[in-house]
Amino acid sequence: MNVFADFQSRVGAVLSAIAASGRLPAGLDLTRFVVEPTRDPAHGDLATNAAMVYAKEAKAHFPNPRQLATEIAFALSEGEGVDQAEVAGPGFINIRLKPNVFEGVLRCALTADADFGKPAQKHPGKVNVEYVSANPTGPMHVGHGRGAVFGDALANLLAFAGHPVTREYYINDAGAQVDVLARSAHLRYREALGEDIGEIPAGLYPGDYLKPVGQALAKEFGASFAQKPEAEWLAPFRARAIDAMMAMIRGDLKALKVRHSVFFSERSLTTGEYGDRVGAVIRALEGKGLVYEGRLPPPKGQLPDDWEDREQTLFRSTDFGDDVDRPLKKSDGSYTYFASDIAYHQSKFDRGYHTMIDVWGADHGGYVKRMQAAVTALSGAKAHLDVKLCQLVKLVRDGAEVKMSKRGGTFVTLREVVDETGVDAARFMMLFRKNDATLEFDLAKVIEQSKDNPVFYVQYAHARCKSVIRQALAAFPRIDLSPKALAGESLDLLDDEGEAGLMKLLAQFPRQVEAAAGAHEPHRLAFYVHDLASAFHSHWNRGKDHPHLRFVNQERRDLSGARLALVTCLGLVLASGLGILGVSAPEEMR
RNA sequence: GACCCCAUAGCUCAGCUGGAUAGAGCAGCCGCCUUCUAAGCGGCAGGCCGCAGGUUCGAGUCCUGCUGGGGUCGCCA
Repeated sequence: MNVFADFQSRVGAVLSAIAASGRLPAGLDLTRFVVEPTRDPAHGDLATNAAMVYAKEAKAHFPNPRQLATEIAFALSEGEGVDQAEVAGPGFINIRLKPNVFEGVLRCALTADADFGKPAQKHPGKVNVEYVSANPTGPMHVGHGRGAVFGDALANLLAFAGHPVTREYYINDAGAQVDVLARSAHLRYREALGEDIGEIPAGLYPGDYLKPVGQALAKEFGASFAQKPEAEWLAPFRARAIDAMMAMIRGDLKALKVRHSVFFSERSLTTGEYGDRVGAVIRALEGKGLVYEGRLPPPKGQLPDDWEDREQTLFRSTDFGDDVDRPLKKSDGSYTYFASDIAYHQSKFDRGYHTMIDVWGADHGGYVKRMQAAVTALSGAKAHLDVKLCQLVKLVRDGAEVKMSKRGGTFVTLREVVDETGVDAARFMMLFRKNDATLEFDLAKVIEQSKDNPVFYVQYAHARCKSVIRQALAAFPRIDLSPKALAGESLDLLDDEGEAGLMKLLAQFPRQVEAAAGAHEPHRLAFYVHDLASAFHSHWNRGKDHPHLRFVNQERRDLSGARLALVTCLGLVLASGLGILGVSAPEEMR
């Protein structure tokens, strides 16, 4: 039950009725106005700006917005559950609801249990969320972790909001970097065979994490490839090294509780059962007149040292708002990463996804326009790609930023950070921020188990709910505390201001889910559960000075029942919210 | 030179797709543990929302131009 959606349609119905009477134009876009919680409780429970939004269209019959607002307010005030609807300011309509509306929400929430907050009907459109897609050449770092957690939480959120969601990882196993990986592995292989390899040459991956790969290769192949030319061992070494790297990355992801349902290999685009799909997509775009042989102007300002002007195969991304056309083939005729990525997104489209979300690091910002251009082109504008860029993570230890350098040995892996902070804290902190703002990840603060730390603050609120319930069981050994039974309690006894505030906040959960899912912004849920936790802690503490406000009251079985319904619902929504974020909701904090 | 992101309290950040008097948490100051867990709560103080224009009944939010910080710019993915 979503009271905001309910009133959105009620207001819409009133507007339609006025339109039917000829005093508003037909075919109004009813998504333009909003019904939202009031900021000031004195304004009632809900407010809508509908009269102001349609002021222009209404001008002929309603010279000013307040007149339209008056008519809408009158119609709304007749509706069920409405205590009063009045016009305020320039044309707001403030609605005060009868208390039984929130009792109804609470009852619904308890009945729905873990399904509370999900929309009434599922969305038909399936969504593809691609995230992480770190190169299989080494362990993940903290920046990857942010994108991973963001994508995972976003996928959880969309699934909760009723979308069929596919969680996808694109394995970049086709470019030059995996050949470098294979050569690096070959070096470690020779090392494992007892050879002194000395310093790792520049251009190869120096990390120790390749030593076990070399040992495994030595065990499998013996010395047979030690002195052989690269052509003989490159392919098998590459395949095994990639597998080993992906196993490591999957381990890193598991440590962060990040899940994927599909791992899509870039290499399969050219070598798989469907043949050369990159070539096919280029030909398809060619057929649409979007591919040509041409020359690109050199970048202005700093010219690359090895710049040479030459003709290459280009995609007309400028037709779709990009700054310049983008190359599809390298000088040696092989495909660019962009070309592969077009084929990959073609595959998503072919698999029926018209909504695609890619989660990338900030360093890929320059690729957004061209990729969106490509998706528009290949789908004939039928598919939409939203790219969520996660800005950089600034890792702070002891008040100073940790500069990442693979060579300098100050490279901090994601796994090290997660081992230090715990999954819950790491995930929550990464989600307690907009994706497009840089994230300061202060290890000391993330680990701190105190009120400074929002993770524990929210988890404590959940644990406190459970604690109250344990107390209740001690006080009323025979009470049925299942949500469904609690829904039958006398909820009209919840007449305290703090209790009413909590119920109103709980009623916002479905709206928060809908808004966060619609905007692809999981952080909104993190802030919502934090707000909810804050309101709960606050109310709980009022029970110190005012014992009659405590949830459990031995003398009042009926009142306790109603309050336990409230606290159970709080626990339920906190658990749902934390669940979407992928953070555990503990029974107790000890 | 171009493109993308950011700029809100001393610090770290929200601000619900344009609404009413801009909000939290730290840090500072003053209070609250004989209590359903003090990992908590209440209060005080703290603001030219980077600057300048524009659109609008109404702008922290949208547009333009600046300033400052970060990211990126053919044959790396």
